[in-house]
Formats: sequence, structure tokens, C-alpha cells
Amino acid sequence: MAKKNKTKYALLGVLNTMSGSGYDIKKFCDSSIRYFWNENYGHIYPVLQKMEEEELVTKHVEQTDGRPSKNVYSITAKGRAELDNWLLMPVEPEHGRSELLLKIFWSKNVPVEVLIEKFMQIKEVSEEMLVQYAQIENDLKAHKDEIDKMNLVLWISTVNYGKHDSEAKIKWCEETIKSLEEIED
Amino acid sequence: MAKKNKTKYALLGVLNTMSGSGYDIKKFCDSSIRYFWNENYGHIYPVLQKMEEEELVTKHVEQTDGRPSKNVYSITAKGRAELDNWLLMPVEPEHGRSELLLKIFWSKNVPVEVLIEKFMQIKEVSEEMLVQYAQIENDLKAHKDEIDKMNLVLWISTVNYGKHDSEAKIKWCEETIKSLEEIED
DNA sequence: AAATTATATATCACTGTGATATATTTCAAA
DNA sequence: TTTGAAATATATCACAGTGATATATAATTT
Repeated sequence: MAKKNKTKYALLGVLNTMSGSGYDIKKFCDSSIRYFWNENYGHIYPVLQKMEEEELVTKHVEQTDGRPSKNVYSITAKGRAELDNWLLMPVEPEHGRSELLLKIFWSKNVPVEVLIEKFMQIKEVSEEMLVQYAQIENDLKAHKDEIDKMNLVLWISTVNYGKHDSEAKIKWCEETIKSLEEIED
Repeated sequence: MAKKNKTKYALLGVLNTMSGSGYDIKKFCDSSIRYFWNENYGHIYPVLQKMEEEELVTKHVEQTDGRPSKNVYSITAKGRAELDNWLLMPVEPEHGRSELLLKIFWSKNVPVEVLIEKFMQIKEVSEEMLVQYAQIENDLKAHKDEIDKMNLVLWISTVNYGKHDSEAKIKWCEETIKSLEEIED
């Protein structure tokens, strides 16, 4: 019927690593999985409440003075089972919507020089991303003694995905620019 | 505030090529841009209505016997201007959510053999995609005399994106499988 | 002292998704 | 031949996801 709720699994994954509030979860996401997954409060809070009802997590309220009291969530055995089960299920095919490709597809009346300029910009952004991924990989390898062996391989694999993706985009831009230049003649 | 409506531009792009009903538009999308853009009726019909109100398209009702009467939409000068304007604007950065990478990130307790098996499956799917993209490219080149020169370059570029993307995934799978095998020892 | 950043939760309006409902024609297989 | 599947055509629902905004206060920086 509707799209399947994947935020649930992102939150279960975080809570399987640490207990924390919605705010803590958001911070964790932003600092670790942000390159391929982003969460926002508008979803975190309602999904946490729903998961509590489903007994996938438990809530305990921490009183603080001044600040709003903190709702600390922890994963339950049932939640862990749900996560493990999801991890083994095949990934649902992602149709995705690429605004970039949509624009290119409809751009026949855009002047060639403007298009070439745009592809050069895309190439530059991809080159910057490549530098960022290399940095993350270095950071991971620098802390390799503190990270679980298995996690290290998996986390480096996700970074590697980004590297291959950026490299592919760069090559694609170069090839497209070349064929656009051939039109101009 | 909310996410920006991109369906609008997809529909304007289609209607810039041909006039037609919601049904026609859906068919066009499924047969041309499906690899990077998918539209569904749940969105096409309300967005068409809204665009009519904004005078980006006009509707004329075609009576048919038996079947529901067909609402044929055509793009207006205002709609064409809106499309042209959007085409020149930079692409909004896509954060995207990759269920695949999310799963890998949380998979430290999944047995290594199971993970390797999963990566082999992903590799196979990417190899199949590569074949499909090659086929589309051949089809395009076979009809190159009927296609506008500029469109041919742009459409082949979008197919090429898919090819580079698949190739990158294949390489990534091979590398990850290799590093997973090294853990097993 | 003032301004900014960090902590913390909640809600709104909107976009996007995929299933389902409804109804008829046309064509092919049993 | 009739049964049924596929194509034509529109509409609607429940839910998922987004990003901005509202509301408060503490700690830190300027």
C-alpha cells in the first residue's frame, strides 16, 4: 500500500549501538551515516513513539533542571530481533528519482556551452566528494585499533561505495563534455 | 518548508514533447525515463489539475464512447517558460537514502559467508543492468536518424550514466568480497 | 551584556508512493 | 464461444519522508 518505513531500521541500528534520545540519534546519524542516510526530527520523534508501542524500544525519562526532560530510548530483545531479521532480507530495488538526469533528458534547447559549463560544475563537485571520502577512509584507518574488525571492513566498504560512485560521475562528465564539444563543430 | 515539487517539471517535460492525458504521460515515462525517474497516477492527476490552475497547461476533454472521457493536456507558453527556467537552475543536492548501504553499515553480526553471498547477488544484478543499458544504447543508435542530434547526445549521456554506475557497483562488490574473504582467514 | 550555539522535543504543510477502486473495450486463448 | 486477461482512463487513500518552524533554556563566545 504505502512505502515501507525504513527510518525504523535506521533508528534500531543506532539504538543497537547506544541508548539515547531523539536528539542523540540525530547527532549520531549526522556524524556517521550522513553520506548515504539522513534523518530528521519530523520523523525520529513519531517513529520512536511508535516503536515504543510495538515494544521494540523502551523509554525512560531523565529529569534535568532547566532543559526539557530527556527521553532516553533503549533497544529491546524484540527490537534486536526485528533488526537482525531486516538485515538478512534482500534490499528492495530503489527506483530513485534523479533530478540531474531528468534535467539532462529535457535539455535539448539549452545552449551547448551552458550545458558544458554545467557538466564541468558537476565534475568539480564529484572531485570534492572524492577528497572527502578519502579523508573519511583515512580517519577510519587511523582509529582501526578501536573499531571492531568486522565493522572496519563494512564501514570502509560504505566509504568505498562513495569513492567508486564519485569516480564514475567524473568519468561520465568527461565523456559527456567530449560528445557535446563534438556537436559544436 | 516542504520538499519541492519536481513531478511538475517531469510532466512539463513530457508535455513539451507531446500533448496527452495522465495515462499517456505515465506510459511515456515508463517507456523512456523509467531508469532514473518514475511517476505514478497518485501524483500525476492532482499535479496536472494544479498546473491547470497555474495556467502552465490547458485541458481539453475528448469524448469517447464507453471509456471514461479523456482529459488531454497541452503545455502553454507560460508552462514552457517555467520548464526552461528550471532547466537552467542548478540541481539541488540529493541526500538520498540508500537502504543497501544502511544494511551494510549495521551488519557486523551477520555471518561473513552470508554477506559475501549478498554481495555476489548485488554484483549479478549490476551485471544484468549493464546488459540492459547496452541494449538501450544500441536501440538509440539504431534510430539515430529519427532523433534530434542534440537529444541523441543527451539521451545517450543518461544511459551512459547508468553504465558507469553499474560498472562502479560491480568493482565495489568485487573489492568488498575480497576484503571479507580476508577476514575469514 | 549580548549574541550565538547547543540541548531537547513537537508539529505543520507539503511531496512522494503504491495499492486499490471503478468501468469499459479489445483481443486472444481455452 | 465465452471467459478472461490486457489495455484504456481517472480518482482516491493511507502512509512515508522532508524541511521549516515553534518553544525553552543552558552554556559558551564575542
